[in-house]
Amino acid sequence: MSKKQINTKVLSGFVELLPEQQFIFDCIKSRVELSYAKAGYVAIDTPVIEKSEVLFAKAGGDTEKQVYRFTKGDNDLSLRFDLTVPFARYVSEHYNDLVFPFKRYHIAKVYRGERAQKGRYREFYQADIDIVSEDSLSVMYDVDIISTLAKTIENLSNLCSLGNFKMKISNRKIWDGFFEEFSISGEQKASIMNIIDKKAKITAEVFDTELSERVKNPNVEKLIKELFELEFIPNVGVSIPEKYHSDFAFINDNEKMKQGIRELEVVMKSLETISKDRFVIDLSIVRGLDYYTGTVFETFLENYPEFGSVSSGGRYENLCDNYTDKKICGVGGSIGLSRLFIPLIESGAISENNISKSMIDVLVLPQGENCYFRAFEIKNKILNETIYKTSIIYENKKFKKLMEYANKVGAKYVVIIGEDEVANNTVSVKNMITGEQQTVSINDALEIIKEKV
RNA sequence: GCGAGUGUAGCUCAGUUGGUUAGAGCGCCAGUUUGUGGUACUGGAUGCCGUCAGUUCGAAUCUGAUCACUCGCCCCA
Repeated sequence: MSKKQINTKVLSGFVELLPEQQFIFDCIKSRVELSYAKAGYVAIDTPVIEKSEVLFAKAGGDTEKQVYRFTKGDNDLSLRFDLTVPFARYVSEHYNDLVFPFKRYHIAKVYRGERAQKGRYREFYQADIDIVSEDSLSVMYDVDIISTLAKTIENLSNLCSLGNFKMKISNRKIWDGFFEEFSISGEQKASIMNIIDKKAKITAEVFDTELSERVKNPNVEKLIKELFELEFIPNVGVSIPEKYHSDFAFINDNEKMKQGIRELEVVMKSLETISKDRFVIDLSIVRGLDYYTGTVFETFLENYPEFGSVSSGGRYENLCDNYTDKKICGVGGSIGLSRLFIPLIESGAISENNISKSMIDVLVLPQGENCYFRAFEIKNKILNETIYKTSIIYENKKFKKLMEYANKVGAKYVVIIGEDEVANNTVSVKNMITGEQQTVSINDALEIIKEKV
């Protein structure tokens, strides 16, 4: 008789929220949107599906394994795995219609077919900002990106008590110049960068053994470790401890390293005017292997180190090369909305109280079918003449049930339309928080609602 | 791609060395005189014990396979 029912559980790595949780997430999302827009970024959207050749134009081998890829007819298609690559295509496509420097934000879902785990999803939201321009882009735009993200996270932090956070900043040119100096490139360079990127996560012993295995040159190995000890002082530049002076004599002749150090200086000097301790230099931040060419940064919450980086990005120079002859360079970053907030919302760390708005402000309750028509009119009047979220239910149930419903959806006011109210041309307004109730004319009811919601 | 763990009510889980009608809390439904919610009290429903096979007189419990989920690793533009 009863047929086998299909399992309704959501796919691994995908997320569904209940209405209360979704409401919180949406509040956070629009807060981010507002913050980006306020900083002068404009919204765009791009398709979730792109031609595979577009997405893979710049990608390395490992990237492809993570992408949801399929064919439809003769088309080789893929789901976007980030928002930056589609943005590069977008800029190339609409080059003539855009005004440069172009600052855009994009908050949307992206897809990665990797094994799901804590805080890592297969479908998740990224909240991106990028600035692109033709030919060149002042390093001050790197500052614009980092400071806008910092400001946005700060806003969220106040809203949800995320606590303090630090942004770790570095510049790829320093490492690129360093490796050029010692003719280290290709796979070996990637392998060394990989272990540098992991430095913060592993013990010093593991780092040392891994590093020497990959570098295979005691002198270079020594210099890499020493490089982490250099200090960068705004207005002064790199400060090399006395004992290392002879080791780093080559820096003065290495244009790329010098440039990276200079850029890092400018970035830090600017950010210092915002906060003395929020922004720190950390040369172990290198990020992806081929993508970034200058400033790179990652963000960590002090109260939630297990989340990993919740916001990151950097400078890229050649992202549009495969789509256009124009020389377009850019800098961008994103906040991992899903990684950051889904665990907090699901664990109840962020509740509706923090957000302090309710999903329904006014609920109209007609008692029985005879009252439906009148209630419909009243509901429309409230809807049209106030800014409040107003709803109505048509249920032939005991009044007690209607009240229970109102309670469950968190209505702040209930407007009762029963036989008496219809007969007397009145409504009964009940404040669900205080329990106070009065039977008045519709206009008085509107006044009561406006005063207190 | 690799490794480990877990699948029992809507949810979170308990379930003894294999033993007869399968348990709790929360939630849900109904009531505590039918036009009043949250709190309290009373009562009730709910399960192919993930699926398939095997061992056994007998399996939620043991074995195998399979699927799903979770957590790590790899990787993370």
